[in-house]
Amino acid sequence: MTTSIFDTRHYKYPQNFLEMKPKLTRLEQAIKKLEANLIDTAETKNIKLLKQRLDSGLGLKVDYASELNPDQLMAATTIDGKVLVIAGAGSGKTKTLTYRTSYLLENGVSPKEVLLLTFTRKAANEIKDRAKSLLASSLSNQELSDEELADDKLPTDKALNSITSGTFHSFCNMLLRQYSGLLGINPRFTILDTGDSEDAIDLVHKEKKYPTQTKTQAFPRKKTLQNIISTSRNRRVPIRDLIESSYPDIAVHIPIIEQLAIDFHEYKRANHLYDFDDIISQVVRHLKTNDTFRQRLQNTYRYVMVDEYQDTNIPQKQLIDLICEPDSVSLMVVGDDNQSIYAFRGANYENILLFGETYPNAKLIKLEQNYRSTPSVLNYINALSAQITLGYQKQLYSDAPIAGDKPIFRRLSDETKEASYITDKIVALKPEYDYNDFAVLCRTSFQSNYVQLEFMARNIPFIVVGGIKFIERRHIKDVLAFVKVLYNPNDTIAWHRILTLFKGVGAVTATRLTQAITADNNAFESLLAASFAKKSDQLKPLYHTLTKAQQAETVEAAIEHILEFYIPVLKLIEDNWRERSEDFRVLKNLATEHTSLDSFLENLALDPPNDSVAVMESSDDGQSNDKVTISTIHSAKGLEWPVVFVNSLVDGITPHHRSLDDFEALEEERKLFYVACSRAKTQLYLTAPNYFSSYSGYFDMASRFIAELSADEVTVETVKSPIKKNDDPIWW
DNA sequence: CCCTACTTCGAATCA
DNA sequence: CGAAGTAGGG
Repeated sequence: MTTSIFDTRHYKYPQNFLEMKPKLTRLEQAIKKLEANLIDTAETKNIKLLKQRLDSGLGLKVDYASELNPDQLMAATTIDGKVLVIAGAGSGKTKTLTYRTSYLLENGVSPKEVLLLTFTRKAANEIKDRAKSLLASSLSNQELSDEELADDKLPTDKALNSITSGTFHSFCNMLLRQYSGLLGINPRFTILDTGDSEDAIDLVHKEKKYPTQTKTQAFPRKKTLQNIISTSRNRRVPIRDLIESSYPDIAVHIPIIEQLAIDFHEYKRANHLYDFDDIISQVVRHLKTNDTFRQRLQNTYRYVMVDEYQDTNIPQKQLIDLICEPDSVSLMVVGDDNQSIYAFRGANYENILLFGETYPNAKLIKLEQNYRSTPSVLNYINALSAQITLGYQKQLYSDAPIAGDKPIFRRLSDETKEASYITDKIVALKPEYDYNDFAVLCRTSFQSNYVQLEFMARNIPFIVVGGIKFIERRHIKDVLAFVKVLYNPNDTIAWHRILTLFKGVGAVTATRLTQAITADNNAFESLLAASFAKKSDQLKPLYHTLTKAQQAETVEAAIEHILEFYIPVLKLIEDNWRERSEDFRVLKNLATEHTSLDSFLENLALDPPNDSVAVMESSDDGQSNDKVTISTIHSAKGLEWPVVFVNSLVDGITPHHRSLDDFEALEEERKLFYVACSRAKTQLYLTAPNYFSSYSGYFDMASRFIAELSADEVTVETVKSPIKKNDDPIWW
């Protein structure tokens, strides 16, 4: 029994643990049940099983046995039934999925039967690309010429391209369009991003003129409304319950919000608009009610793989379950319950824990060999992992011969000192490393400010991950609105956006115009109608622009026409229109990659350029690419660096003060810290200022996540006592 | 419909 | 405390 570094009795732990008990018991039972079905590759019968599989696959091109460790091999070669793979941090998860994909194909599975679902398109492409090169390189003994390789003529290339792989959203989007006939829907719909949804909610709210609400409590903002409606759907919690538990102060408005949610939904259906939630939920609805559709999918996708399963929400789980319902459909979900950090956007960590309950015959495989971190770092993150209350048993291990340095915890007098400590370390280590090898991970983006300042002052090149996305910039959204009405003249949200650009046109006129257009069979001509003659100076040019853009040969040309019209408008509304216009170059560049409006719009919605504006610009100007990464912990998931700094380890920031009195929220914070630390390959520095103060309060205790561990795992370089002296009896 | 005074609300982010 | 967004009068 090791003692913790600091006295943890000084921390107030959530009091709602007892209420949680029934839920936790159920989860524990499901975990236990699945643990009983663990395929332990150390057992003799499983060694035999693996050997058998390999012997029967002697003709295979890829040498699976020598490329994979036994657990990875077991995961890659288990092709039937329902399987959960717990893939610890740095355990070669992507590699395993890659090899499994190739193993399936080599075993005669038709690529059309394979469905691979991920959360980002990047992940989907990576697995596909790596499987391609894997199969291609193993074919090299067949003496293929470079040309043949380049021409995509390889049979394996073709095969892999007919695998269905992508994000949940892109898969469902494809289904809605491809099966539109069977489902009785219009395939020509537009996708609303979160901002568009907010606008739409606002619009519906204004149009419906609900009975006047009490003046005592203001009606919530559109952003809050969107959040409530979306959360209600993704967590399948009725609006009433959600508001009563999470937004108690707006409880008076519950009936109106409930009505608004319904009206918003009808509005979207009437105008062929789908928000991100609809794309998945509508497919789930059809799967539940349309037997032909469900059977069609069940017969098509016989081998389903899901990546990052711990991040799935309820509709996503339902989608998977509906497709994989027959025993004959093979399902392998891969994930790490220690890394479920997205509850705030609807992810349901219970999905991965209840897998054994959902599928009573499911098998469990664990990848515990770590290829990323030194034994010392591993030792630390294993200790963190042990603090997580609920989850599958796991112990990461490494073959690395050298233990490496223990993580270091250091407290500094304030945030400036904290930033300069980090900078000093980077300067000291730089001779051995590139800047690319360093990352500073922060709980909130605000926590990176001092670090950025210090880096600037000392000429350390860096990039900040996160921030405003290219696609979210106002002028980009404006231009896209024009493109959207070209594609779907029913896109009332886009119309509204365009029309309110004009002086003297507000919500009212815009709505009237939009109605006139949709009523007139979506003809742009209605812009010229006599009833709007007063605005004709503005509307005529708009009409001509849209008509010209519609006839344009390419997407890029259409955008050119739009810009001709839009840039003068932009000049009137934004002072910095010149800088902003720079972004249009980027937009046009993106457009050249697409031949049709729908593929252009679809791609921007489902696969937006992920970089912040700063990144997109700096990648253009030929600057060196060797930079320190400053990122939020959330954005760092899945990545790794040799040297990682985690800052602001003050109780109230990490864990965040808003999670301190909720058991589940605090557990998620713990997992977040686990994600941060498990990014490190060789050096891990943990830092905290002595205090942090803002509107939200004054915090001066070291993070409980540091305090809970023993000095066996971490070197404490603390200057000041980490804990404020507290002589109160502990039971007070 | 626009502008200003005032209230409100604070984290993280993918599609 | 400060930014962002709302309400309400002009």
